[in-house]
Amino acid sequence: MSWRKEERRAERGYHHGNLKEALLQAALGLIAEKGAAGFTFADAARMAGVSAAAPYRHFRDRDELLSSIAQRGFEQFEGRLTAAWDDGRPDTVTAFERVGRAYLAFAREEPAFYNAMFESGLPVDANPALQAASERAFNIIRAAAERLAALAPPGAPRPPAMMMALHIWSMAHGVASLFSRGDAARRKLPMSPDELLEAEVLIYLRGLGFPTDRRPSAKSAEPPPVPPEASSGSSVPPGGTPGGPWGKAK
Amino acid sequence: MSWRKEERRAERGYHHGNLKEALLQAALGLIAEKGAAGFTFADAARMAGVSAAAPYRHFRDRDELLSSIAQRGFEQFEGRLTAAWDDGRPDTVTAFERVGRAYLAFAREEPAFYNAMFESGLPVDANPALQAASERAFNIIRAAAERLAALAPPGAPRPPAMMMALHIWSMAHGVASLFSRGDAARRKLPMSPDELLEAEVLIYLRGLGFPTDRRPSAKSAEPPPVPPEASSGSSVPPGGTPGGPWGKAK
DNA sequence: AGCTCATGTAAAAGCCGTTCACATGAGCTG
DNA sequence: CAGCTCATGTGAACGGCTTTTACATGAGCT
Repeated sequence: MSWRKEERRAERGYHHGNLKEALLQAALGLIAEKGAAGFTFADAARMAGVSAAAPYRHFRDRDELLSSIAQRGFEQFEGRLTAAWDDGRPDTVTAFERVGRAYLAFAREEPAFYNAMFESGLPVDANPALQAASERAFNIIRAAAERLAALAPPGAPRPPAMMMALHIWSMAHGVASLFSRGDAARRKLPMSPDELLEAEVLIYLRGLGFPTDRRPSAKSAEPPPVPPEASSGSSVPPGGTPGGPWGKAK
Repeated sequence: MSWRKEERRAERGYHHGNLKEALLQAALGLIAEKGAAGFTFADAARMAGVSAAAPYRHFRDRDELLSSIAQRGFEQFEGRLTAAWDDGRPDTVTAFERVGRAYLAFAREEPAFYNAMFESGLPVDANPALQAASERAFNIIRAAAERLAALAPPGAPRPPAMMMALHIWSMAHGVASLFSRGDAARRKLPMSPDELLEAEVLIYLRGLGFPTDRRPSAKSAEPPPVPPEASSGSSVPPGGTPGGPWGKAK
């Protein structure tokens, strides 16, 4: 039966027993280290303890391995965004910002996935499954934006949810890509990438007319997760929390 | 003299005569076609009509060629941004948006440069010259943000210019990277990347309290018209966008 | 005319991706 | 249990790429 197989193969043997998974894990590690461009099919095989030809029993070629990783990445990504959105609880704005932070957290904590997904140069739309997975992930942001758009203050024109979603996505990706990873992360920033993105989103939402100051009196039951100084009593002039969304900037 | 050399070498001869430049041009074409990852040192040599070893007389290795291209790219980029900024004429907001469009135009029109600069995985901060060139380009955005920040409406807290610059950069890079190039450009968008970025920046600026509204009617968080700028005097430039920043969204 | 050095070439080593013929052995069948 | 079969792994080989090394060429100077 299969569990006995696992035991034996885990040690050694002609047949690996779980090569496909081992290769994916090895590749994930290598990509995290050296980037998708630097990752080598042969290296992954070596790491799994098999010959260089063995991987071809499980992947048509190097690109298919990369695509598999991207696919998994989009699925995990979707899961993380879904959890962060939490169907808009406790309030739409808070949940929305949580999604932004989840985006960055994913890019930071799963650099290999993020790399394969967005920076490997994979032809995403050439692979229907991959494209679908990508779309499912984006749809979380889209759905969140739709809920947010529905809250547009009376009198103000309601922004198209799709546009909002694209804007948020571009901000998150821009921050992740420029400041949150790799060498670029070493740029001297006046604030952390997380704070940078949070401020950016807050300012953007304010530009759309949304109330973004989350005081207890507002609809949020949640204390501001990041700024410690924001807990002080505040007389908020129309247009900002004390110090604004950039309270921490130097 | 040298012009005779040019003439002769352009035809044929043991010595190429201008190999370094020819290699750079060849690489530029190859990168535009197949991306920085797909670009091959040997291919560039072949395209220049020399042996595979010849490029090593002009570049330490493949990475140095890539760095050279990135370096040039940053210089051209800086030039374009500088021209677009035009020292803030005719007014700061208009010029600021022009910089955003110039950013996208560069990414679109010079995909090879953009690729080498931002998507090749080059260790930018390992190369001082490259890092300096990158910083000079960013400083254009920074300077523009500084001018803009100085216009902060009275009453509203003045946003840190550095933060604004980073925000704008992340938006521009996000849009360029996700929607403006390669396969991702084929995503069905409700508007062009240029319009997307323009709306994004406008909404952002409005969130900071800047008067970005170019139509006479209502808006959400806009304070009274801002004092005229020092030289131009026009805070509401012509070329209005009816329907708000997303007037063109479908 | 002759020297010299930058610039080119050919050849070779080492790595990678990929293919192919062949080996192994896990699980089924009788 | 004997034997079959097919998924899975191996080794060898091909071509391509990067990089190094010894050698060739000829442009410009003296």
